[in-house]
Amino acid sequence: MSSKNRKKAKKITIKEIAEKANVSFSTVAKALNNDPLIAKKTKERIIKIAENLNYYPNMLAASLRMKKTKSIGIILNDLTNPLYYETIKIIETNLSKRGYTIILSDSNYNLEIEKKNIITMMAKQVDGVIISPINSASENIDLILKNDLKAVFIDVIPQRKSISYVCINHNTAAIKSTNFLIDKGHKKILLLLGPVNLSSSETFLRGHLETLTLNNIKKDKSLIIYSELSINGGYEIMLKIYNNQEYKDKFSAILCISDLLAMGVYKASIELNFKIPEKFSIIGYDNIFVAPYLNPPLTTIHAQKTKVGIYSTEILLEKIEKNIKDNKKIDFEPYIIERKSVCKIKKSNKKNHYKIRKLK
Amino acid sequence: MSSKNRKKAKKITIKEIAEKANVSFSTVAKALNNDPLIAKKTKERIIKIAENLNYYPNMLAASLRMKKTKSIGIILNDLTNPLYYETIKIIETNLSKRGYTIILSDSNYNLEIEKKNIITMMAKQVDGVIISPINSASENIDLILKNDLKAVFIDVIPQRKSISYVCINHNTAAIKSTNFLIDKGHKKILLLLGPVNLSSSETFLRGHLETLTLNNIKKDKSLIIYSELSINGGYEIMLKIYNNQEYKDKFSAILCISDLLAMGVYKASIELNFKIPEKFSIIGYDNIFVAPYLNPPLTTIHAQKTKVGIYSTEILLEKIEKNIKDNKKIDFEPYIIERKSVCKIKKSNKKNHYKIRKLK
DNA sequence: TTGTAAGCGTTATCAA
DNA sequence: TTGATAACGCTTACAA
Repeated sequence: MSSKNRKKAKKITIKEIAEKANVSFSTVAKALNNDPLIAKKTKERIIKIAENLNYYPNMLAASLRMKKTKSIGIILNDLTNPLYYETIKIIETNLSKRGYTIILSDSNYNLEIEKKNIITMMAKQVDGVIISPINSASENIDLILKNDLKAVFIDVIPQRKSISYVCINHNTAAIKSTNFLIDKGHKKILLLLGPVNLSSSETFLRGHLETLTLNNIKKDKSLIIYSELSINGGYEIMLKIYNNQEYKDKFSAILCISDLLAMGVYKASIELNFKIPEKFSIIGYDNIFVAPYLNPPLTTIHAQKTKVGIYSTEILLEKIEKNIKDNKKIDFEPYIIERKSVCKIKKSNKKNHYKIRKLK
Repeated sequence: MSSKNRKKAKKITIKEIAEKANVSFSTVAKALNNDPLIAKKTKERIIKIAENLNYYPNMLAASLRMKKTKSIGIILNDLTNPLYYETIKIIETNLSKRGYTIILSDSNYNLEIEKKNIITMMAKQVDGVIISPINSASENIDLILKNDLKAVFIDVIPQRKSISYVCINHNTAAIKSTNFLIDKGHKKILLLLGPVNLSSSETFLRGHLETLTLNNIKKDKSLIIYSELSINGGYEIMLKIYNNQEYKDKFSAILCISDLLAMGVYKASIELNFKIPEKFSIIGYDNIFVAPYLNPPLTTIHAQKTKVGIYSTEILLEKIEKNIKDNKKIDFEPYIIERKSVCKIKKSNKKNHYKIRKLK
């Protein structure tokens, strides 16, 4: 039998089963859906035939008819960021346990792509989405609301009322980390944020500045830097800054809004040959799985990634399956995990700092 | 206007547009699909109306009719493994550029779940799948073939003829890494594999054993350990072995089939207070993005993850869109990236080794 | 250039 | 207990 002769597997449908079983196709449908009205005998017969024919149902047809797809859209911003790993894993586990399937997409921190992704999800008739939106006030949020797309937002809190979200409180993160550095004697802090249009950058910045104010620390615009959220982003910033006279002695600590940025600083530290934390103390955000393995182990703000996954799917499934209308708003309080990348600043330095301030 | 009164957004279809435009719904369909037969004027009118109504097509219906879903199934084994993310990222980027959507699932190295995942993909009528199968000879492979599901296999090479795959050559990986260790003077190598039923464990083991034979090194079954493919897997193995008399002085290097396992060894090294590479040289596999940041930077075998993503989507799309039947078989030759986790073994040790052998 | 109608594979209502 | 039929929202061949 040559491979040319191999019979092309025709997709078998309930009609074919009906033919073989000598019943109508609607009987088959009922039998396969375990309808109690169908006689046990015929039911068993039909099921056996279906198995023999290697039948599996066309969910497209069923979904079209039932207006339920058992698919959930997941819209994230950079699949390469380990921040997402744990969240995706638990979402997949929980959803597939409940018979749902995941449609995954990546917006790349780009509002146009995010819009396209949302529209695709609607076109594919997902039962709901879990989305990490780029901007808390963008039109894309309204697009979701206007179309009654069931959604739970993660990571950033949209500026709308009737919305469910599960987030890490970035404000708390900023306050705790800034205070942590100040407590260690750092008054000159370089802040590395993500892209400007990213709402979490904004929120974090606000918390940071407020904390500086409360501690009577002068703000310095040049110490706030927006960057791509990646190792390379942090790395390139450091390359630019390190030998720049403008930044000489201007900061003793670097607060990074993502552990990836912190890793970029680590990378630069090797190339530029500066020591962490002796030269610069570093603090990250997210507590990605590698943080304890870095050299030195990274002090960072822990984000409850698994919890975000668990709660977001739970809330979404309630909306979908129990048609629950009221919105749940959950935010987790992140906390510092102290490791070895932040050191106490020496008194002498502090003095030095005051001197400089007085000289101004 | 109370929120109760908010008009529920009815999903609008071509029928509604047809009504508003005073044409038949098939005219609308053609207009929206840019059918050249439709008059420019009406076309523009219809498109405008569609936009105003905020119409987006129901792809379910279209897919059912056209027998094309523009969805691709991705079936992997542990979404928590960083190994996958570079691949997923590029697959997502390339596919979404071409109008495809990704349905993602995780088999957890479990053949039952893998089977379920494959069936779900078929039920959802994906146009094709990219799958990292657990076992190269499992029934699940046949399930795919029997149903003419368009597929490209990654990571493991199925033992079937008419199949397309894009893989890293695990045999080469094993040979190169084993030789690398031997060249550095290591003759007592502990091999940390993944789960037993995982084909890559098998392939790797074969290459390793052959290389030992070629180098006249005695094989020792107790030095081959199967483990869960995770940080914790490697960690727990080390905890068990380290203080076990049976293993005392039995190995000087650890060859890990995954960088995650290597990280587990690193974790254990801190807890048990042994030095890498002084006490044990470590070599990993995959070259995940963190490898250079570990302490010490991990010497590992580089796997071309991005290339796997690029080629697998390319091949799959050719099958789907150009209906190309012949199978492409690509395997990449992995190569060692030397960093700091392997050291040369001291002469004295070598002598010691011979002594022990003679004593046997 | 536009409209009619059949069909994709299901589910679900009603009739037999 | 089973069967006929309409419907889900779209594409497409054919008729007008």
